[in-house]
Amino acid sequence: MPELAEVAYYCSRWNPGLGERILRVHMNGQKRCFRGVDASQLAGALSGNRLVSSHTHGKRMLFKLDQGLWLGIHLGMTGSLLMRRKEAELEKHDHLALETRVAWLVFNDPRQFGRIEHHESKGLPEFWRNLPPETISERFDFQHFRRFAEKGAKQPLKSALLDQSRFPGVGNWMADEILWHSRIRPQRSIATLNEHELKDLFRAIKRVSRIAMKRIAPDFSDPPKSWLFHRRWKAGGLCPKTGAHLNRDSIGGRTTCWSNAWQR
DNA sequence: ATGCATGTTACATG
DNA sequence: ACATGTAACATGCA
Repeated sequence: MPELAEVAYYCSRWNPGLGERILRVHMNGQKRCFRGVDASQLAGALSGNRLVSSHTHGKRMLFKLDQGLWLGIHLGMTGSLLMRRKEAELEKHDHLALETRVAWLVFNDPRQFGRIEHHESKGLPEFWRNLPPETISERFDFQHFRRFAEKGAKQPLKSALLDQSRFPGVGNWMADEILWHSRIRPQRSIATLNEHELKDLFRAIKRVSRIAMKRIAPDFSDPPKSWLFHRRWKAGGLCPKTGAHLNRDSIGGRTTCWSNAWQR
């Protein structure tokens, strides 16, 4: 599930643990989520450490601890962060759980496409400072967008929007939503857009990102009723604007939903 | 049982 | 070198 605003929501689920010491670490280091990290080393670094703050960027999360330790988390397709009462039993897919005074801070991920990272650095890790601007950031302005859009100008817009190096945080439903708001079909490419359409696309990226953050990030509320979001999941949905049946196809290997009559 | 899934990446192909 | 397409990952659900 997790895209931009959902990631921000899950990140905030660990807020009650900020400032707390980690009393115990439960870690299932054999799981795929730990690929590339030395799990026992990470567990050692976490034990007795203190959670200081949390950050998100697109679909990525970064937790700052004391002694220059940084815990990176990507939720993949089915990951989530949650808290469990201290006396609660941990569950099957709780691959990482940090016990604090107040609760267990849990990373749960059935499909294990998510990822845990271990970084050590005095200040913000280098890679984090070099990430491209988020769509909600002021730095992501029309000039930046136009320049960035030129990379992969011939690929379908649907695929272009899913490129995390250009549109961090945009995932499958957000890309469909953005194109529906832009009234542009997902098969089109940047190269075919006129100046007017390019502006429409830019505005839709900003608008969908901003409203998603406002509605979803604080408490996982639904996006506005008028959005494609509510109709796109299963075949047979109707376009909120035209009332006509929505179209579905696989574009760039991802299920894509659009409205032929509404989008050109 | 079969097919599909809100993500990423390695590999194959043109 | 580049761009695009597909398989793979591991599990649950309709």
